[in-house]
Amino acid sequence: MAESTAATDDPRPDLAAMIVPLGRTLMAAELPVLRAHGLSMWAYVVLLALGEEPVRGQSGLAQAIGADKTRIIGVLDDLQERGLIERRPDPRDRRAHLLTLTPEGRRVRESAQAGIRHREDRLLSQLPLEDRAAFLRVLRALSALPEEEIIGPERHGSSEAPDRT
Amino acid sequence: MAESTAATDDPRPDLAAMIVPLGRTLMAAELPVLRAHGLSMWAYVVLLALGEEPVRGQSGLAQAIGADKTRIIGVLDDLQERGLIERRPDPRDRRAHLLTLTPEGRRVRESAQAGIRHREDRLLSQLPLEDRAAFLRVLRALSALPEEEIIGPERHGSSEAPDRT
DNA sequence: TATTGTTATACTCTATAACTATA
DNA sequence: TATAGTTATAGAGTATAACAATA
Repeated sequence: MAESTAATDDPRPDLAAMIVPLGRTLMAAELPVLRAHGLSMWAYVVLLALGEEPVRGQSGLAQAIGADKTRIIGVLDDLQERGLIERRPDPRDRRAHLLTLTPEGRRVRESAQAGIRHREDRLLSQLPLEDRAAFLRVLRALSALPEEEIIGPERHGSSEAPDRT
Repeated sequence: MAESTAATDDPRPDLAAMIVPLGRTLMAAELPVLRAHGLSMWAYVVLLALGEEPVRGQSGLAQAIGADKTRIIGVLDDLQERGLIERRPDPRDRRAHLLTLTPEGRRVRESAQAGIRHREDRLLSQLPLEDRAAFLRVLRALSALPEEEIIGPERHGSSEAPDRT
């Protein structure tokens, strides 16, 4: 019982075992670019999320980028102080905040993103053309999937040896 | 000045912005399987790293899996207590430890990996066949690259606005 | 009372420094 | 003295709980 699952071809490494370290390395590669723009990783993610139209509510924004709502408060404070975003109470419900990118914020975001894109393109350019296209296609597809689709159903709850953490 | 960088086709999301969350989700998908085997993420990584032949030295092992040497001590303690690995001083230099997988350890590793592989295959099976192959090919290629290759040269040291973190 | 944002607190993960034993 | 492993400590990063303002 070694080559169990039939159709699947070869003993490849686990997906996560390849993807997680790769993601870490890509983040490390981005860091110098971000620092050159005075941005933290979270600040950059916030700038990306504040696309073209304003966002209503910090909680929503936090959730959209996979952060805790308390996590991004300092980030927003800083971005606001530096004039990259505007944060004002929504006149229709003064509890919520309306978040918008300032022109300067847009400029910084685009500049940072261009730098990052440039590095990534250099990396991708080492790949065969068709592989590159397929890779990006799959990546977009998997990124677009809702989490539950990937995490999937709890097949058997907790029937097997739940010993340690 | 919108479609600046010429040859590059479309405005794709940043690689890291797709890969990092995907990695997180894949890890979350693995967790139930690992817990069913009483394994933490690090414990599983250790079992994977202790492939067929013994490993000499915990520091080397730690470095190989991208962890601090102090990070894995508790993990090894636990695995040893449960009889999944053996840890004994190297007779030729009693400071270093010889780490080997026990038969039970191998069994657990293979069972866990099979579970993980199964979930991943289910995910990959949703992709077009050629895309899937290309995706895995690229993933393996990028994973195999040395970090420096991806992080690359510090293009311009620190010439631009190094304001905040 | 419920909700948004904020602050204060605690918890988890990880790395650094100090120690023991071998060499 | 130098190195492998261990322990104790401190530092990020993150989440939880309590609070103030608005609805």
